[in-house]
Amino acid sequence: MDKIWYLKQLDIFKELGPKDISEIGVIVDEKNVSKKELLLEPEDKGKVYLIKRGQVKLYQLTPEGKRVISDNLGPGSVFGNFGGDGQGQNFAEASSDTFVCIAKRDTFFETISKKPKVAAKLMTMLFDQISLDRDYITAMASGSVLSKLKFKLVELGGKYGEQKGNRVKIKERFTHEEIADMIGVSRETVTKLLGALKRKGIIKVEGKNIIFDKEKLETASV
DNA sequence: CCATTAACTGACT
DNA sequence: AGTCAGTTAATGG
Repeated sequence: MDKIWYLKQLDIFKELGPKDISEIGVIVDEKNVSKKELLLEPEDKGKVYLIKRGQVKLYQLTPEGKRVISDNLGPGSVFGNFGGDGQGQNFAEASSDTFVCIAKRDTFFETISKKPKVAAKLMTMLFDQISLDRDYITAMASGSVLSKLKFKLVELGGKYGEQKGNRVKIKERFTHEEIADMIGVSRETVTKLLGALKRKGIIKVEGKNIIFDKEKLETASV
């Protein structure tokens, strides 16, 4: 990733003993943030955030000032703004009440670099993330709004879903507005398209969960 | 055309 | 009171 650097589901820490963890845990700060509170701004450099509890949205601002959500991280995730010089507009906001630990980036890296295995693991994770991002860019750049939405639903299904064969159920709750911000379209368009997909029987909404057949969705039109 | 903006509405919390 | 989903009229590229 360009300016922002983060990891998901830190099984990376599984390779570390308690001693190392406490070393990394040279935590400079711990913080409770309530929903909607801003955790990280572009100017906020040199820190590593570790999510203990809650959810954090990462987002950027387009030149027009529109917000684009790039990720939604849960407990165990690490993120931070490791910028070069001034460019890039990366923010992090609590999606729910959240508890984070904050450590110094340098300390974190120093500890990591003494552990080749962990460093290798870290690289693997970063490369995986990069290739995911490439798929993502392709889908976002080339597709219609419908294909972006389908792509995002499948992605959300993979990340927050429960799968039985082709049947996918997104467990987490997302508002139309959030989905819209993830794929860079208006909320009304998401409402309309989801409505159309629902009417066609391609997706189903059960309470707060979206359910769909992966095959059917991927080949669906409206 | 297709999507966006803006505005309004009813439902829900 | 604030959030969310669903609609519509007007606008724009």
